[in-house]
Amino acid sequence: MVGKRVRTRFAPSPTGYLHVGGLRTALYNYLFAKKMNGDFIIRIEDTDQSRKVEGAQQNLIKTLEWAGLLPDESPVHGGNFGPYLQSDRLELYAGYCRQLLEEGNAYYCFATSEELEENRQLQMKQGLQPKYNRKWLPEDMGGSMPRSESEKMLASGAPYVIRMKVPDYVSVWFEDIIRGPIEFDSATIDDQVLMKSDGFPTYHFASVIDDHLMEFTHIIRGEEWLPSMPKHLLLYEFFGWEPPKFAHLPLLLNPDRSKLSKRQGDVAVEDYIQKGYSKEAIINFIALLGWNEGEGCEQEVYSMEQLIEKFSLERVGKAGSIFTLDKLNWLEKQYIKNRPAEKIIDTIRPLLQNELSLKETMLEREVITSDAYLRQVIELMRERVGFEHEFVTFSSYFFFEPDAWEEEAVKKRWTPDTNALLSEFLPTLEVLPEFTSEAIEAALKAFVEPKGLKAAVLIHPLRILASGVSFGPSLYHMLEVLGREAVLRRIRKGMECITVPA
RNA sequence: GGCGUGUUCGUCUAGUGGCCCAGGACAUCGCCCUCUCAAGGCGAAGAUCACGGGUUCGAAUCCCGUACACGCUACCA
Repeated sequence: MVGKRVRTRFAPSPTGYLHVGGLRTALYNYLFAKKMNGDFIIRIEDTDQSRKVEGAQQNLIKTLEWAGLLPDESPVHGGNFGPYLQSDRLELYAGYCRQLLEEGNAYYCFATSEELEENRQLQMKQGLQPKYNRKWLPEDMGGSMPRSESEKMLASGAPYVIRMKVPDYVSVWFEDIIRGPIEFDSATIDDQVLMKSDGFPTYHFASVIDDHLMEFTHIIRGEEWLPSMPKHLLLYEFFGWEPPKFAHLPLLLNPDRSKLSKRQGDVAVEDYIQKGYSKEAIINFIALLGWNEGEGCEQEVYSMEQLIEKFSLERVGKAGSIFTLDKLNWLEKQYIKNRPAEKIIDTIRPLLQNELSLKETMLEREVITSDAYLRQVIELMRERVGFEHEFVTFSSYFFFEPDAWEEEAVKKRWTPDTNALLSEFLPTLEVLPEFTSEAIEAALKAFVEPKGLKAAVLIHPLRILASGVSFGPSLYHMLEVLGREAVLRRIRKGMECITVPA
């Protein structure tokens, strides 16, 4: 194993969308491979035809790439170890299955599913472990079925599966990178089906063969696979192959500690993309869910490059972690705070264009969609939004006329004198030589001070009139960005409509 | 039922026999800053390290039990 190029894989089945748990598995595979200067491969496990979903494969790969997990080999990118779609490898599996059959490590089984189910029920009732009763295990392999019977059935064209013959009373042992040594007793292992009656291999069979043929050095997968390790290990032994190293990741959990599932929240990565989370935040967040640098390290924000540099399987935790959004939200803000304005503009502008196609605005379109204008909005708002799309929605007054005035705020900030003060101040704004934040601030203070009033008596009403809401960036900067025309228009309109509380 | 894995503040976690009557981050609360909202600064609260036994001068850390949780127990992956 020393000196071999590291190769890892993410091997989803195309049954739907990418699950956040799947993304984490893929991420850890990717990080480890890149850290070791190795390759990260995507293989599609489509051996269950009934669960196959149209378009799922493309979708999975698209989402992975969105997240920045670019595969070195995959069904769409190709590579030297293909095909990467298991349904294209059926002959391969058949060949290896024949070998097991010939060497006495596998046998035909003609039991019907009703028969098996009945058997299972019976065993459960008796408090036994449900296990195949080896009815079709041939006499020469230690069973009770004459070879001739089996051959007769085969010749008759009866449907069958092929099962592996698990040796009795051996113990199977391996060392998990994350969990250390784990031992199983073969007596508790079922004679696993290797080939289904439709001629497709089961996961267990196909993945072992492919993992070997594709020369993976490390199998990093979810903890749910731990119980099937002995079956896999036995297969490696049958073939005389050296098994790769294994790391079984802890599960991602619902708040009630059950395995993360739909129902208790969104689990598809796409759901989070749609909500507006960025790949940087999602990757960062998910990386930290079960892994940390350790040893008094207090870093929370990691770029993909840093993750690659720092990642190690040994530092992955053993216990499952609950998937809660608080920290993700915080991370998203961290990224927005530091993201270059140009990048934000790229994602915002289409959103704004779309809004503009749906709603009227009294502002000039060329102005409010310009880089210069958007950049100003971004700098004023970047510390106040939780998602990039909020630059457009949360502070929509930069693009559209406010359609209402926050009722509570009006009630709180308006006095019987407010409107009078506003109309007295209005001409000052009209004639300001420069409509800049500094000039507006100076003018407002100069207006208010001789009267013995505080700036707040005008600041708050002006904010509400200009934006419709009681919260937002510095008033002076906001007015400057909005521009004199819009500001005056909004003030006049508000004064007409807002009646003074008696 | 059987097999397997796990268990440190609400959450993510640090901790590998003395530095820990347990550290950080998120969330929460308070104060400061302040034109609001954020951001930022400071601070508070929050974990008898699941429980019970050992081992040891000394245990969150090692051992054994128990409990609980989760996973698997398909011709699904």
